Amino acid sequence: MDVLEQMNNRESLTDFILNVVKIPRDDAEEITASFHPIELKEREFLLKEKVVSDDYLYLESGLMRIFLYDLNGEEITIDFFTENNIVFEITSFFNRVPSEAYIQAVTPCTGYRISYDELNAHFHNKPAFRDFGRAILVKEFIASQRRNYGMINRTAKERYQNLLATKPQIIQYAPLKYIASYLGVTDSTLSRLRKKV
Amino acid sequence: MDVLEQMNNRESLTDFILNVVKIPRDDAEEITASFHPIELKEREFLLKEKVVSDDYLYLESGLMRIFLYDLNGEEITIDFFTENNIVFEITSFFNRVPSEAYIQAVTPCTGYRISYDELNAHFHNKPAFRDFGRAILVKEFIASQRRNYGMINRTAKERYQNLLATKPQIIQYAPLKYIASYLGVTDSTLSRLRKKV
DNA sequence: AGTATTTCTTGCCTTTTGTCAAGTGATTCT
DNA sequence: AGAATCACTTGACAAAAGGCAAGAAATACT
Repeated sequence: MDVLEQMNNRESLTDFILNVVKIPRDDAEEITASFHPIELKEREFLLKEKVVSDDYLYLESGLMRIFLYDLNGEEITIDFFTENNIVFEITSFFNRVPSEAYIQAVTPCTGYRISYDELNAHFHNKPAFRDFGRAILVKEFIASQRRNYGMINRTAKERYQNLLATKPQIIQYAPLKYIASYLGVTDSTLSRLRKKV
Repeated sequence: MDVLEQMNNRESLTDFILNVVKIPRDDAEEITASFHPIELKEREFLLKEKVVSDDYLYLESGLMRIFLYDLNGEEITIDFFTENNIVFEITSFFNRVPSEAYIQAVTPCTGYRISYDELNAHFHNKPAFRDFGRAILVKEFIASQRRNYGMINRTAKERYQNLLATKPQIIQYAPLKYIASYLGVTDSTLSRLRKKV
């Protein structure tokens, strides 16, 4: 990867930042510069259970998921992350406690990461980073609430159709069982649903 | 209400802050001092649809709910707020856009509020306030995720039992129909469930 | 290429939840 | 107090979703 391509890639993060918070481009570029490139192979883990997360990741390309094991030892996919989004396990990362969840690449992924200490230092020193940090928390919080609202008071079929309409990449790249637990249905039910739709 | 009682009340907010973030007591008291007392009668609204929210509220006593109308014009209670928690509609408050939701007192409520401009000024000027602000966002974000996880992959009966175990005040004070839409079931189903449990 | 494993589909039957409608009980309003 | 409204319960039936097991299809392994 040559220098030009490297810069091109980084621009996607700068654009993402500018989209999330109204700050001067120079400030956005400074934030971008504090991230470090990272690549993940298919099925590789960004985070495992019992480890304190130290990755705040901008996912440039690829699909990831966060999952955990329920009381019956079943894998439950809690969320998917699509490209051009921030990926982190908030409890472990911000509260500095061991994770109960795994974050895994569903497809090969590329992106840029920053550690907790780095993020925190910038958060206190740079007003623009502060605004960015808060904007991301607000954005993801809202997304989580939306997801709540979209799951409750909807049938499995409606939930599936909604996912298909809003995040088709997930349907396309993730195996059925990941999607089933994410939607809160059994594999059989999801298999039947998608035949009908 | 005399001065001593006033101070006593305020102490609950200071204690709440100290519980959420590790800062010196003096800083917590300074944050507390920037809030203003507020009271709400039963069924009174803190926020209505189409208004830009300007309340970031510490709920000292009482029970509140946030709800909206779905596509069929049905009231859906999205969340309840119990005492000793922060109450706000994140989308409207932080993004300065008209609210789609209503926030209403289910029982008489008391608490302390701060406006967006006030909060924002402190967020940028006072490091302790900054940490507090972020800690609240993180805390509430985690609560939202927990709720997601607790709703999906659980039967209505399990969801009800979980609510009963974790927030009995809600079962006690909120009418059945609020709880039903919150749990994502019909009134009839909830009525049958609670007879069994 | 052939075997093993995982992933997905399908059939049969059960359980859960919803729909609609009627009825009881409680609360509010004048 | 009486009427009106609201909150909750219950019954009969329908629809949605799950459990289990068998088999087909795809993928991984050697």
